[in-house]
Amino acid sequence: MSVTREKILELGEELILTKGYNGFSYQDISTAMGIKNAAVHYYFPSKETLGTSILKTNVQRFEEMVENMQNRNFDEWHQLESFMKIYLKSNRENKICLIGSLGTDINTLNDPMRVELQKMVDRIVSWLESILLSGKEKGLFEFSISAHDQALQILSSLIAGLQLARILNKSEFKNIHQSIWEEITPQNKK
Amino acid sequence: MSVTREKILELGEELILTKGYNGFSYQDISTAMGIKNAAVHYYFPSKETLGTSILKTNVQRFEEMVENMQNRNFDEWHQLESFMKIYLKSNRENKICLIGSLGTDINTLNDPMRVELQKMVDRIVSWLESILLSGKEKGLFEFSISAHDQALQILSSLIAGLQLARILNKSEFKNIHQSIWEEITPQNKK
DNA sequence: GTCTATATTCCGATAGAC
DNA sequence: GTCTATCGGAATATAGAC
Repeated sequence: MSVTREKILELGEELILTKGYNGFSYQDISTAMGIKNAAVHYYFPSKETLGTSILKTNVQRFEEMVENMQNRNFDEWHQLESFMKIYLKSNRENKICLIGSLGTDINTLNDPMRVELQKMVDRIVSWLESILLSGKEKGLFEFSISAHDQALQILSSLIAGLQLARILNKSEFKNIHQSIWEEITPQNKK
Repeated sequence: MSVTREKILELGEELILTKGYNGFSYQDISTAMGIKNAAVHYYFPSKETLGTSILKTNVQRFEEMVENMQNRNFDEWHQLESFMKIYLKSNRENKICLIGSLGTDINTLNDPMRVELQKMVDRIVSWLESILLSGKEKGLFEFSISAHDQALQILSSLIAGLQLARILNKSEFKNIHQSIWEEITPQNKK
């Protein structure tokens, strides 16, 4: 796969996370790369094909991470920690996440992008749910609501945590991150 | 104040919550009102003056709600409930909230809008914090983290809850709403 | 296959009509 | 004071050069 294409995907993702899907243009990408905006159209005919590709790349990256963690026999606690580290990194870079960013613009996206976004969120929620459930059975986590609801709760905190931190103060995110652990860490381990 | 101006403010807010700040144009507003887009510029010279006015209107609405609840001697539980009802209504209307929507676009906003957004979030967080603190002292709420962190936690759940519900399924929001109460309701009241 | 010159549409905004 | 005709520029996208 061409290096130009890779670079466009990378820049496009970064722009979605910093300026929002409707807040950036092909010009932003082409200027950063020293080419004309139409060159971007060669690789991604429409903005929506670019958006869809970015989403698919992210789902793939997520699946690779999950597979990798299973191969290394990460326990549920470390799997959750690894997932949260993605958000800690985004916070350091003053970015929000794809879900929060594209969630705002969802009514302006075409069907393929919307479907891909739904698939991504679905996949993450069900993975979180399964991690929480088996982790709870092992005594690694403790919570009283359903694993599904707890998954939604954690994901919400992470998504909006990044948004709030960017509005208020970058450092607020570590409080949110901390609170998530407080919430699901068993009493005897506190 | 002119009724046209009021209507523009109303439509503008609705568009921010449904299509995002960078996802709507003055054309969207003027078409819905049966006027030319330039007529909107008469009331709000730039899109940013409109955005700033929408934010200020919202802060004012919030202050009025708080004042009203204090006048009626709402206890902390009912105050929090009233606040959450705003989000339940937004969910029914398939909208997200101003914080989540403008949080995505923050890097594309001008200073006045950014400042106003910060002020709004600041105000809501500190109000939530104070409600949680005094409610806890009365035994209406129970939580182990700081009131500030608990406020961030609740606000995050509400903000991203709306976003997730719109992506996945409208009805998921009631689970998130329920989980928030589960988290802070005293044991003896469950 | 890769990219540029160019077209088209739409956006935010101004000058001026009523 | 209220709104319309119109502009300059930016956005997405196509046709065609290398």
